Amino acid sequence: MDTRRAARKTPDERDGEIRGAARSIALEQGLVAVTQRAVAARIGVAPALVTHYRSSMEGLVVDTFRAIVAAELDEVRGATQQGTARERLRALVATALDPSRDAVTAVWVDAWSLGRRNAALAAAVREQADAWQRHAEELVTTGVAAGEFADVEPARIAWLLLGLVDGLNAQSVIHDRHDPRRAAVVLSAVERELGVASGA
Amino acid sequence: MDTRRAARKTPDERDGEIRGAARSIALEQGLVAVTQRAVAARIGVAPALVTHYRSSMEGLVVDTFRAIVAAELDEVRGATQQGTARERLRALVATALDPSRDAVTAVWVDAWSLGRRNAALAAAVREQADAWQRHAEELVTTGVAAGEFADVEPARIAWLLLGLVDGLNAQSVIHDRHDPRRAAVVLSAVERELGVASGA
DNA sequence: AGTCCTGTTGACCATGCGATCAACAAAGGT
DNA sequence: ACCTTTGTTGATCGCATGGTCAACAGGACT
Repeated sequence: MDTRRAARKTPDERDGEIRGAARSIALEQGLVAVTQRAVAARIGVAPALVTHYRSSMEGLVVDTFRAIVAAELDEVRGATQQGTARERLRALVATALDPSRDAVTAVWVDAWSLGRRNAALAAAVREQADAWQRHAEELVTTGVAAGEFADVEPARIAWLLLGLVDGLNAQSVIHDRHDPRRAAVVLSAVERELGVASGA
Repeated sequence: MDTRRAARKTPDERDGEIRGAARSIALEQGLVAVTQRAVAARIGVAPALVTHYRSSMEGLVVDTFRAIVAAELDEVRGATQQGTARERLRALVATALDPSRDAVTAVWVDAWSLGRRNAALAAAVREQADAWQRHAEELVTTGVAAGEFADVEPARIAWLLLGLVDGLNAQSVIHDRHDPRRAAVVLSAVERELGVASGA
């Protein structure tokens, strides 16, 4: 137990620390573990200070979810910005199903569960899910425009793709088994819908 | 507040009441709401009595999850026991995605989340997921044997099917939107994999 | 009617949560 | 060197969780 008084920092700095601590706690132990005391302990500060910066813990949880998930989507955007539409699709699936992303999946699952008791979180979940949906739709749309994919309804394919990714990821969090064939299953199904022959 | 003392009942009867209360609470407010006090209040009994019958609350939560989900699978089994393999497949998808099943989906989602902190629950989740997997596999296997489906790997298709159902259901719990096209998306993808022309 | 078994309860305890607020103290400006 | 600002804290509250245990009392049996 460190009884020393914490050094004074600027509000921006402290706020950043709090967000960072919340983020790493969420990734390590789930969104449920993002608690006033846990965050305070991690940055060596009195619990009351967390309340002082974030008037409501619910809000911090929402922000943390949003930060983690938005960062993930940004990563995916980065991984899918070049190549043919089909290559980009494969990159998206590979990134989304990457086992190193388990922590993020767990955050999604917690958010689905917590969202039923935290309206703001539920809204954030919808918002982020929609952002994913838009990204996937765009990818399909450009592929169709480029003639790489059959003339399908992009929204429909995005739905299929994300539903499948979410479902398989959720299962793998519990099963702790990451069969590499998962990606193949997703790709095969999606590519078939897109009228693309499934290859190696 | 009813201050009357609860009537004496036989252990079996009381145990049944407790299980039943836990079950309806889980369906109405989620697995997270299955708490000593909530269960006791619902059957008009002192909280201590719940502990007296179920030494650990974790155990009651696990049993409740298992009961709800197993009942669901039984229902699905009932709905898919006659007709051609393709009809049975369609019945499975229709039942699994039925909006009236939202409560059960919420229970699944809570279990995924809670399972990370409750090892016994995680085991039950795996066990029930495997039971679903087996059922879906059998359905595909018989379809393949009957020549209705292409010669595919049943496990793979079951994987696709259940992943998709889980993912779409989880999303609909948050979005509270039940687009009837969901079933069409699932069927289209699965039937394509099975080499069956997708029809009305 | 009395006895005894056992289902049931109230009174607790320890722990964890979010939140409040007066009081402290570290830095920077004068 | 003093003062003022403000980042920080301790103490505490209210509430909820699971769990324990001695004591109560309903009801069947004698």
